[in-house]
Amino acid sequence: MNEDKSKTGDFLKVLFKLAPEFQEIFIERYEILKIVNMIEPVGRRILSVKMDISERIIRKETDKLKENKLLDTTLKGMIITDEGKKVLEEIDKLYHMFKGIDESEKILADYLGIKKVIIAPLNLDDDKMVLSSIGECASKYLMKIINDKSIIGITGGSSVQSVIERLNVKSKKYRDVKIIPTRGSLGDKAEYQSNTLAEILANKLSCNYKLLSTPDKLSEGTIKELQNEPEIRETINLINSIDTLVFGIGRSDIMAKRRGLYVDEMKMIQDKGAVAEAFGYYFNSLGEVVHEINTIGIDLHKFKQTKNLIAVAGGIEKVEAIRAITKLDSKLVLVTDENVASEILKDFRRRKNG
Amino acid sequence: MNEDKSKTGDFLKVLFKLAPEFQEIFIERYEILKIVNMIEPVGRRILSVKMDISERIIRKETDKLKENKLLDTTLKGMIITDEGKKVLEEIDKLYHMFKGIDESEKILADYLGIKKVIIAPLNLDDDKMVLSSIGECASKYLMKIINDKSIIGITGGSSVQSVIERLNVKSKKYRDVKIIPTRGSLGDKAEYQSNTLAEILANKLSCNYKLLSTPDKLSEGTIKELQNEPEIRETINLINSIDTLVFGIGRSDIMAKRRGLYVDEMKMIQDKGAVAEAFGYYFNSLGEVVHEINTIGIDLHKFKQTKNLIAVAGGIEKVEAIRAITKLDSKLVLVTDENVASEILKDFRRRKNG
DNA sequence: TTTTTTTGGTCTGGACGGGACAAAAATTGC
DNA sequence: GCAATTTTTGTCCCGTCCAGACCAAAAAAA
Repeated sequence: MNEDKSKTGDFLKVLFKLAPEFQEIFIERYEILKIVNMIEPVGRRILSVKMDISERIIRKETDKLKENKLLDTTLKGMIITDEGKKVLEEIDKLYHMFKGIDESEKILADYLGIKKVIIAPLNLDDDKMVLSSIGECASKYLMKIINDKSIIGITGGSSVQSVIERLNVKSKKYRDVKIIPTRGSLGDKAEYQSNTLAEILANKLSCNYKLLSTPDKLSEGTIKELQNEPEIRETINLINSIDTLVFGIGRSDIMAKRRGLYVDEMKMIQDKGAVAEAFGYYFNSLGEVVHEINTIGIDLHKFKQTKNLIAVAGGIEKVEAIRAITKLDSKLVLVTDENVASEILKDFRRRKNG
Repeated sequence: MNEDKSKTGDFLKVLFKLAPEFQEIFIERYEILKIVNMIEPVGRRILSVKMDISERIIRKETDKLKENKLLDTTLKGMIITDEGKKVLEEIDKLYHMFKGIDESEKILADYLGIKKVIIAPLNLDDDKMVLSSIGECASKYLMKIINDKSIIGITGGSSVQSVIERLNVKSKKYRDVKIIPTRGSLGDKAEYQSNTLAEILANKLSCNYKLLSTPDKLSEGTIKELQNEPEIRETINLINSIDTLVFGIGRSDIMAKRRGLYVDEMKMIQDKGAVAEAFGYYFNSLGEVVHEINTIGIDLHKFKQTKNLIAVAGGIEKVEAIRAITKLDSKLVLVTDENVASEILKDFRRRKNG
């Protein structure tokens, strides 16, 4: 199986040795297909800015793809044809093989000491596209591991939002699944709040969900009071029965700002060496808790008991935070992008060679 | 194993769906590499006539191949680099997969009811190149099946000559092998006579060989007399101990002319429905003997008792003759070219679909 | 209604490919 | 052994094709 794939990857490399010019075009067209598939209908101009390629080239390539019936044009923009989707699926595999993504995933999982690493394809500067690709991969993995009795916890944030958005549910067997938001409201955008995401996800799965109608940040006294409320109790019980958790990873400095911490509190957290934030905790680069937000949600103890832990995070600026989080639990599954992956791989190779 | 290969073939097809323009260039460069590897050193002009492509295009492609260090230029012409050879080996596999040659071989072997079919790559109009490719494949197969005690019989003809010429012997373990020419002199060119070929082959293998110093065509009386000669007796004994036979296939009409038959004898043979000639026999399209040349050599009885039967023949004009010969024995291994193979495959599909 | 997209058209400068030719070296013929 | 011929690589120029820029019409969105 493994040998099979690496073999094909080698064949591609040989093919490109015979014709190196084709390599970039191959990747270019793959990216076009991939992006059109993600945000169709889309026009030349938007594609050109997303890929940072001149519009004329985009035109040339899309014309070729249209000739080959992989793309179609509508009044609203270009869309991918059914055949295009089939080809894209296959090319996805080729792209993985060519870039050696499967091997990188294994090396990284081993190096980071976690269960699995999933590297989402697409190596663009456009963060939205990259995040969307991460979301697609994470959602596919999520659908693979959940069953009809799963209790799924999700946090807020754009990464998790992307997972939910890209989720493609085919069967209707998830009626008994429960979705639990593990954070309250995240301050700013409503579309990224865990409550909103839980609702959307539950709709896609046609299943039940709980809302966690508490603010993101509370005083200790309030928490104790709230914990006695019957409805909140129920939610807390549910949180403790979560078997699958999908969560985002943030840089401590940015997350602290977003949560509206006081300046001195922020400084205190920074002084303690915080680099990462996830599900209400701040961690230093060793993965140790340096600060905890008083709120209703999943706690670290429960986290470590949870069967499936899916961390979703991309963007080169989050590398430090991501590495910190990978130290939390060996059951972790990390879904990230090519850029982050190659950055960590670089580090791996540096250490290996001295 | 099989699934593995067909998978890779499919991947290639998908790749070419994404970029059909590359398909012909891929094949073009493959053919250039292949031909340079066969007849290096070689210049642009000869390549251009062999491939029936304008010299300017050859130049463009070879320049690219030189850039990629797959070809090198010398004063005598272009040669293939070591890396080029490595790449060519891999591309050979790709070409096989892309054209589905392995599957075709199996279908044909099954359809023709013989042990194995080997289809030599290269689909050119240039007969010499095609024959050379056939020779390469046949010689590789030959080296695979013989051991240090093999007794190899060979006939004359350009096909067998090509096998001998392309043979690449690496080890020195063939000292005890014996090479036996199974025909006398074939009339015209000395370089194609089985005696000459036996000598060259024996030199390559650093082994013993026998010469068969009798004319190709004899009267019955002479044969009986010769058979009493001690030296000839020995040769005949050796012929009867052959375990591997490499032989060419001819069209009966052409072979008859070459052997210098009388006009009425020729007409007689034609009237009996002869379409093929091999090792001194003429066969009709059902594979039945219609005429036999009086000579010293392998007889049909011994032929059918021989373990390894390797028929080497290419060229679309020989299809009928080849098909006749395949009916002789189910142990037969046929080495032929893409053109012949696709012609027989066409017939197979016609019968299959009604 | 205005604005923003979309696709498709067109023109231009420049690169690149293709054909003919030239020079050099090796091979062949005498 | 020398000359003629063939084969080689390399040069030059012209035509074609392609990327870039701009524009136009039309439709969706605001």
